[in-house]
Amino acid sequence: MSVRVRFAPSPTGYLHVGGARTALFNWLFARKHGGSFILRVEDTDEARNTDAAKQAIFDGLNWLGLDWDEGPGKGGKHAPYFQSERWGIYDAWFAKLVATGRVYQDDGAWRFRFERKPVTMRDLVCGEVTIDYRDEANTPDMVVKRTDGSYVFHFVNVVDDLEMGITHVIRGEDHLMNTPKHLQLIAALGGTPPHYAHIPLILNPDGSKMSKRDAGAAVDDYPRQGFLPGSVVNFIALLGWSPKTNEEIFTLAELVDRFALENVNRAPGRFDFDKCKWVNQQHLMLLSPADFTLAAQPFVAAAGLPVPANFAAVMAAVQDKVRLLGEVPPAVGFLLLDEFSYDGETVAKVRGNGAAKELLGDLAAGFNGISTWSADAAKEVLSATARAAGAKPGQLMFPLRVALSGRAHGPDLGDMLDLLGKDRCTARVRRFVAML
RNA sequence: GACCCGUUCGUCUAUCGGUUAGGACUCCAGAUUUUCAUUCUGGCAAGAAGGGUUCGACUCCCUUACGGGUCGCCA
Repeated sequence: MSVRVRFAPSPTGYLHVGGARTALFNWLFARKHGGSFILRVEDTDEARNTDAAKQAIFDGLNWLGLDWDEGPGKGGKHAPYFQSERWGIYDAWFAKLVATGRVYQDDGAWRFRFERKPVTMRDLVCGEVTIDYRDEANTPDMVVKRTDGSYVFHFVNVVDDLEMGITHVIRGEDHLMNTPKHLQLIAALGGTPPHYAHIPLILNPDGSKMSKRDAGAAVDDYPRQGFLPGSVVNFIALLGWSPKTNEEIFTLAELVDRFALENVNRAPGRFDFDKCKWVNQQHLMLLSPADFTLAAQPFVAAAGLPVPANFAAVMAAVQDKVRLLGEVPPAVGFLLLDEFSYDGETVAKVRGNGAAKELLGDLAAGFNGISTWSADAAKEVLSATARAAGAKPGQLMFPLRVALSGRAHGPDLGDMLDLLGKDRCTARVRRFVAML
């Protein structure tokens, strides 16, 4: 019997990292076992559902690379995959439930009568958990059909899992206490329950519950900032799951290979944005120069910067220095345009070096005299200029960096010299000298 | 409040009774880069508390504390 798992989001907002990780674990489990990953949209709450939210879910999953085998846009033998289109199915199952005598009317709504006994479940992550249903105050009979005739989550969720032949339900821990309810419903309906695995929730850095507004919460924010989908998948996989080795950087395919529900942790994890960015940097460095250039180009264009002939060389100069693609434009702006801003604090630092102005003046003259420009030739001139004034070459390098880029941090000085060329370097040093 | 799950460096984690408790992020230091960053090396930093069980406990059990979850005609 092959594995069938599902991701069943409710389209009431943007795709959340917690939801994305639930989807990821389901997807990994399906791929690992050669099973099917089903996307089912639980849009029964018409008042709160929006088309934009549905689209955000599809976009988010697509961006992350989590393709579904059955679901919206894909079809499948259990279509439709929107709960709002499955009323007939629910009516039929509800009739079945009524026939068992386990539901009764209450204020126009229908409640399911729980069996008053301890209910034990075997969770693939949490182990054996028993909830005592003799405590009626804690487990009141649940409404399955509302006064307005619509069905509540518990009922449609269970019916669809049964209908769609779901074998493993992998979901957030917030559903753990719902599971005995679902088990009782399934038993009443004469169905076979799936296996359950409840994964721990993702919290904010301060331990509070992560909401949509918190940094890192919305999946659609990641592409905007310049994360690679593989980085995000890698990072959220590590939040709550461990390969049990010291390795941390994985491709999607490697995650499929390593993933196992037994290695999912039970304690909730906190979201560490710094580490997420570090993971992205690792993935960025693994990209071929051509792929990095391709990935970075939209960010450069969006920043209004030109894309010159030596663009690939410019990208190569910063590939291993950025953590996000969004950091690329500010890092290369001075290489693509002659007009750029100078960082005040950094310029002040150069001014503090009394000899810098004169040395840079000499350097500009030296640059101008170079017949065949190259980074090495420019560095030789720099060394000679410094020594002639009784200074060390190193003392001139930082001022030169600032003269060329306006900032303290950036690519290797040699790369800058190469990329900018003789005329630009000379002109920029002269312009900077005038500023001092 | 009741019920459920959980608790190893600040954070993510390894450890399935015997380890100097390992790795990573962050931070700090040194080295390299004739420059800043990158990189490399090193360092700081942990078993919530108290009881048991055991020759021996981070690991098993109990209690307490703390954190999270659930108790809807939301999903």
